[in-house]
Amino acid sequence: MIKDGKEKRIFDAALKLFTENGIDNTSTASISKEAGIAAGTLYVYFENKEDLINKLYISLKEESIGLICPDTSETVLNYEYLEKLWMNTVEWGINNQDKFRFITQFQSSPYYTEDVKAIVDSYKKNLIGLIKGSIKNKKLKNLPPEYIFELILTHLVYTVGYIVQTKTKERRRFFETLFDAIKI
Amino acid sequence: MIKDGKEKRIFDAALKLFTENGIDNTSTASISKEAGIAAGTLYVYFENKEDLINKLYISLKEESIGLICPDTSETVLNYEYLEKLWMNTVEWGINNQDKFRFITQFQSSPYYTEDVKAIVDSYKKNLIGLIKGSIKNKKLKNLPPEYIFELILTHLVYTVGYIVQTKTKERRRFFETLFDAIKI
Amino acid sequence: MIKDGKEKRIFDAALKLFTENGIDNTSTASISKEAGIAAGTLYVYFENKEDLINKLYISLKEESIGLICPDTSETVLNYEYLEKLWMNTVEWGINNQDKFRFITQFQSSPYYTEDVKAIVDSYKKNLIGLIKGSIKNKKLKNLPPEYIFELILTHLVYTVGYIVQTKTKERRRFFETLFDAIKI
Amino acid sequence: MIKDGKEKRIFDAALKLFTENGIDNTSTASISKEAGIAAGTLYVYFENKEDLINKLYISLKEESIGLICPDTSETVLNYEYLEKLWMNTVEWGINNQDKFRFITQFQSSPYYTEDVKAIVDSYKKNLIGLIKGSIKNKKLKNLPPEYIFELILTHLVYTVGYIVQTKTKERRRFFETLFDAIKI
DNA sequence: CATGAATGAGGCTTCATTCAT
DNA sequence: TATGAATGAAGCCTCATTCAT
Repeated sequence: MIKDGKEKRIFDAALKLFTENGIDNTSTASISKEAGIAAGTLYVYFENKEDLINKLYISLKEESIGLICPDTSETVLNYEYLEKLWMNTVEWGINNQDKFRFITQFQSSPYYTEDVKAIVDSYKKNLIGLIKGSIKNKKLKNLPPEYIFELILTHLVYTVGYIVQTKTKERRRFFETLFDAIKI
Repeated sequence: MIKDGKEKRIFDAALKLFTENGIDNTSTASISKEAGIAAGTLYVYFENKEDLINKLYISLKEESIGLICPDTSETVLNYEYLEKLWMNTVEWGINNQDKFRFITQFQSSPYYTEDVKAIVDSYKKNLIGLIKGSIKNKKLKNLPPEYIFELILTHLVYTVGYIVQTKTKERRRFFETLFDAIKI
Repeated sequence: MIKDGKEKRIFDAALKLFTENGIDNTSTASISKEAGIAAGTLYVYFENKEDLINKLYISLKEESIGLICPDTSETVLNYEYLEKLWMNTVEWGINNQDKFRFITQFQSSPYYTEDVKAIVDSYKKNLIGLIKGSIKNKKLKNLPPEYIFELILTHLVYTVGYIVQTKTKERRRFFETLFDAIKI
Repeated sequence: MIKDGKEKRIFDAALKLFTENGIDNTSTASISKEAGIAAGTLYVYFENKEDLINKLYISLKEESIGLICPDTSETVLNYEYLEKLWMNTVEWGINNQDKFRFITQFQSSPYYTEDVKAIVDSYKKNLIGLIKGSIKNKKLKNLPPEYIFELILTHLVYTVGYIVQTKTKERRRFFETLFDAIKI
């Protein structure tokens, strides 16, 4: 879905201000101003503020989850493959801190409704499938696949936050805490 | 710090409404109403809305972190001891979901300032000390103690969320994912 | 229902501006200003603009319809009695033109919903009862009582408008057109 | 004045939406949409919203008043002739309820300015002339001709409303209330 | 301490109108 | 003629906070 110039500018402005000041402390007027458009123009592209928030979340979630939940021909989540996915996502997270922070903020806000969850749920399928395969093959612990899935995501988010904060170069040993947690 | 009746009722009302509707979608008027007091009375007990939010967070963080970061004479975080702390905290979280959810919401909001972090940081000392000891004793991986500390907390929050959502009776095997992640 | 000073001032201001500029061309801000209160104070007394509009209409309708639909021990609507009611109402209308005009405006606006009609309908009972009695007694034409009722009201509104516009002193002969229309 | 296709579609759309939602709750954008044209195209045919409203009113008033105020060689308004005009107008009103309702709405709105009144006044001449003649001939009461004229119109509007609402088949006896009101 | 009416700044959104295409 | 994205003024309403009682 290629964004027209103005829609993208609104997304960029919203993301910047949401992470700086919080979603609810960001006025639509300030978003418009930051995007360099008139107040009313925002409503040409989005139904209302909530629509903008939701669409921004969905678009970022799409972007981020595409890295950790790829279309793949692999059937098993071994150390090397998961590490590759994980590293890609961590690097992306480090280079897109505000996107990461917005996702976190959104998910613990009242905007995170069942409707939005349902839309985003579909993105998970690939990785969940891999996890199921790996459990069958005795590569991963026999835990609910959704538990493992969310554990991976949570661990990712947390680790990115830690790396950003401490500016550490460490990667592999952080990944190992994840893999040790779930491997058999 | 024993709370007088009215201050407690304000806390309870705020917690309920904050988790239901989000902090910024909760008016001080609605908190007062839920607490059964007049609008102005809230300002007898708290300087302003932010003061209420902060004090609520600190009080809940105190309560929750006391479970996982106890005063103790132990020096090492072995399987049994960490499991005990973890289980206590998980049970508390399950029985105090809204407190857990508010803490999460607060920590990804703009109210989570350096000032608040500094106050809460002091609570961590006990557990950080134990972690350091365990690393020296080769019981835990040689990772930054703060990384391990936050990993424990994050894993806890996430696991409580999962248990609440799925109503599963499982506990030990979730704990094992944590211990396997950090043990040598 | 005795009005507190501020509620009355809001009613007065709204009535004045509604008849001057139309309901939808009157901002709540201008009403507040005219009433000498702050913008937000209006919402202490009324839920929203529509609530104010409806309550104003109902209160005026109560006032006006009380004149033409009195509590009475009469059982028949003869010339003298109807003339007395009619004259009272006409004089009131002449002295309260804006109230009359607002009622007309309201009734041909989208604010005139079934809910509002239902509330106001109850006021009609007395006069409808008299009309029914008069039809039985062969004093009035055998038409649907509601038709006669609305004919009386419509004729009143129209006549008041005419008198106000032309400043004529004529009364009785206008009344006779009404009575001739409905008498046997 | 034969309307080009698009102007007519705008009139139809406006009439529909004005009667459904009220003039001021109808946006020009919604009119354009309903008419199947672009937002800007409306301004090719009308100077602005008020111009559209006024022209719509004038065109409908022309249409309706033509029925009750015909070009005629008659000189007196006797029972049969007035009944014929009245019946025609009532049937038209029943078949064009929204036109009737719009006219009413317009006339109690701030759009009903002296300018518009002046334009429409000219249409009245024929009927006013007939009324004057009938007064001279002692067929109608010696009242101001304008009073009788407006009484006829008001009675018409009201009766059409009543018929539409109650779906009654009655006609003649309603007409008689009008004729009895004004005849000598 | 407690009250709750009053405030007014500020937020979200609508919409008549324009203009470059 | 016809288009429809863009504008920005203006409207409705909320709400944290104050203060006289």
